[in-house]
Amino acid sequence: MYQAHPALRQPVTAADRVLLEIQRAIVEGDIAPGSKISEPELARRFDLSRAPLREALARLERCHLIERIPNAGARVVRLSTSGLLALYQLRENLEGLACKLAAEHMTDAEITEVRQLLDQHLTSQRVREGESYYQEAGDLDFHYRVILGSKNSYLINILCDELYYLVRMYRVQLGMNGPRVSRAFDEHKAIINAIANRDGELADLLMRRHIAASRRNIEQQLEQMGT
Amino acid sequence: MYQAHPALRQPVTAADRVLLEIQRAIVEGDIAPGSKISEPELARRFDLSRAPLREALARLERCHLIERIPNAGARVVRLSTSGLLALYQLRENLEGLACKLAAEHMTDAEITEVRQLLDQHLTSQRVREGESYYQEAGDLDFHYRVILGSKNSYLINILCDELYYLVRMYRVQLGMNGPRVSRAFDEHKAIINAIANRDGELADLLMRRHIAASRRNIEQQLEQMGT
DNA sequence: TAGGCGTATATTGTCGACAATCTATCTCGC
DNA sequence: GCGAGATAGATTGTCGACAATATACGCCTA
Repeated sequence: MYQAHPALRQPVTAADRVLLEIQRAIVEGDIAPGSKISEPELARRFDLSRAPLREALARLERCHLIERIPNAGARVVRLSTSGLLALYQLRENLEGLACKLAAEHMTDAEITEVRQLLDQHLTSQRVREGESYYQEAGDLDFHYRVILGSKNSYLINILCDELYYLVRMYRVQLGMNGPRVSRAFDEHKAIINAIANRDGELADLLMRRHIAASRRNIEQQLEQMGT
Repeated sequence: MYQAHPALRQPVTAADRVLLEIQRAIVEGDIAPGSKISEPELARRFDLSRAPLREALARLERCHLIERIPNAGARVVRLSTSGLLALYQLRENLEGLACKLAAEHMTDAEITEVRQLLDQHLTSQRVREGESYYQEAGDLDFHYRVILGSKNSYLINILCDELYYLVRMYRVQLGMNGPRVSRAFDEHKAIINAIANRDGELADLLMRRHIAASRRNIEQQLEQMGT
């Protein structure tokens, strides 16, 4: 029987559910960056025992949303310029690779779906003009789809399970809105076109540039906030 | 205070220790690929409760040595050609990137250390001629050092914590010995030279080729075994 | 008054038992 | 005889309590 990829498997256990809740809370800033994680407190707050909670914390550490020190507890990760640089350095390479592989392995049907997704984005973007294009989450996200299209399970695991939420945290907490919104959309269009043309080299290049531009954008916002 | 990277942090908790033991057992084949993991059995075998054992299993899943299905248990990963291809596709990119970054960020002292390490390998290799060059593990490993030299914590985490053991499992269980041994050594030399010359682009290229060659080598062995 | 030390408190790590879920076997019906 | 359903067994997920460790406070000394 086919086993769905962990990233898109729906939660079945209590640990799964509380993981999703805490993940959302951290990504959206409900639990402040740098704040200490108290196991007893969270256990009370979500009304379960510490066993499934610790399971969830282990997975949160895996996706870099918290940092644990043995016998000393866990803290929510802090956002920093150096962290962002390191993260985006990786993304440029990995998502570039994902594009290259997607150009080889995505089916025509999957490509069509992504195009429909982009059209959908365009609509909702025009309707709510000021709203951030980046807010779309989960498998509505363009990047998400392309990554899955690479069909490389290790790559998918790293990007969708381990780095994805931290990327979203940077996006959300630094409020990704502004002039880049419409340009990012055009870049997405160009990337899926390259994939549709089975031009992996170009898709790779375009994605790297796209992410580099996105990085510079967030970087600016960080500098403005920092000073 | 300085916090050592998780990868080289020494085990302090019971879960840490049993993790290392099971990791070794799986990598070296003492626990057969594809075999079912029984929590009660392992708990008895290592003389501890299921709580720290499950913690260890969570981390084993993280480094792709076991696969878990909720409410249904865990199995040791199986080695396959497709899995190897996917894994090495990633490694080519990631370790290439690591080389590029290492050329930028490694200190002269660190480069000297790696060179001494290679000389050491040469000695022990010539002494025990038939023995596999690849058997060296942990921070004795050339790749390990270069990756740490990239100074990118996310990259280090992925390569040293999450993919490293699976790579070793392929190496060990397919018995990496043969004519490639001495050639791999020369390739390592060329890579550290490029890094010493601060030629990131060349180091990247050489590492990609090195891993591609290594992949083809293992691939051949897999085919021979499979047929 | 500042700094180091020892105790008190709180938190994390570990344990054994119970509940929920899945797997395998047996029985029954077609 | 073969397949579907029910039941028994085993395994995983969860719970509450205990032990080991780290943090915080107060005290003593220089």
